[in-house]
Amino acid sequence: MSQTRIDPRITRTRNLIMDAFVQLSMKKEFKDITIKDITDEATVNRATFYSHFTDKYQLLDAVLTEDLMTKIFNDINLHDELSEESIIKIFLSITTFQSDLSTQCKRSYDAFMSSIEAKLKAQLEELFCKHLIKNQPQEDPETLRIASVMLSWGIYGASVDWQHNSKLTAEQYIQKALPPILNGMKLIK
Amino acid sequence: MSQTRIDPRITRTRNLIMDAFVQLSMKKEFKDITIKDITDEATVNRATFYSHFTDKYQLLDAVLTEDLMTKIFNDINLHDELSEESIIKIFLSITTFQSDLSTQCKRSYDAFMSSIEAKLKAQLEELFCKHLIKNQPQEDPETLRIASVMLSWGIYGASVDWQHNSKLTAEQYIQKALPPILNGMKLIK
DNA sequence: CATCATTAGTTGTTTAAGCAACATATTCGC
DNA sequence: GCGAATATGTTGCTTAAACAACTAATGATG
Repeated sequence: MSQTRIDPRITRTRNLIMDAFVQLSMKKEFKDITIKDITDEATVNRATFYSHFTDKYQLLDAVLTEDLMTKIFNDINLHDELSEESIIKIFLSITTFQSDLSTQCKRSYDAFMSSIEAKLKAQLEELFCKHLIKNQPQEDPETLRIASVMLSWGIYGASVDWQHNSKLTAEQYIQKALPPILNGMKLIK
Repeated sequence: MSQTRIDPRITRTRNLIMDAFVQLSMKKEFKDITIKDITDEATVNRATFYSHFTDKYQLLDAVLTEDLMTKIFNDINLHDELSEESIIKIFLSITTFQSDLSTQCKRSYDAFMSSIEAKLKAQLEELFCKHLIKNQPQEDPETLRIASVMLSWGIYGASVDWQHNSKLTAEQYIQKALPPILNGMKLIK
């Protein structure tokens, strides 16, 4: 993975800062969290913060991609097959991720939902694309990429719809949503 | 407390090393734990270990005094009065400490029990002495110190006796042991 | 017993983090 | 609005930790 060995001090303080930020996010709103708050919580010098992140927005960015979103995809990347089961897993991961976010963090994070959405979809797209290319190497790559785009938007859209409009449980919802997804993937096959 | 501000890096890596050692103690015997095991677990460079401790014996020493024993005395030092209640608390703390040690650590720690015993008694003595001097400043200090020695040995001896010879619970045992202790302190008053 | 391997310490050099001081920039109370 | 306090970046210097390379010691294996 990482070709050039990373100094353990770097990952350590980076994690300290990110963990401190996650902790503070549970207590305060994003706008009320200062750099000093973060570095105090992390027991790291304030100047050191700036050798890792330019500002707290970039930190939020890193936390979202590295810390929270990897939790979603860690389970899934292991499975080589994009089975019905893994689709279900992905959907449930997204919904729990979203509810985690709303309980763990304070209000002001609504402002970042669009950024989070974009990141999530990008990750989903990459995941789908990787699997499609692996299973259908003869197919035109651009075709597969476009299919991945639609699948990622579709499944994410479903999670948003579930959150806002549905009375079903997430498990029930995904059962109803499965056919179009699987058919969509079949079309490509 | 600490007059000269301590570099946070020092306490951080020191804690990393000590925590790693405690973790390993639950899995391995002391004799089987290498410096490399410790530093790997702590994600600290092996050379760094030696700028904190000369060897693993000194580390064990530090862990026992700073890490484990402070847990015992933290609750108690808050109370200014050496009441019946706090005596009971001390006794129960000692017994739970001893059983924690035997469950958390592997066999080979028997070899260090004498050292642990000495440390515990020294701490107890200091605790008693501090309280006696505070409450009876007119009394000869050496008299109070000797009383502290006897109290610490007595109460520790009781815990050893409880462990080996008694069928009572620790709570029942200390109830029976209380009169001599309290009388001993009264003699001084 | 010799050999190979692992561990224990040590040392010199490089790098990341701590620290203090500084110049903006925001925010807050009046 | 204005001044004081607080937050934000930045910089030069110091120190702790990482790293690599080495010797010595302990230990296992044939």
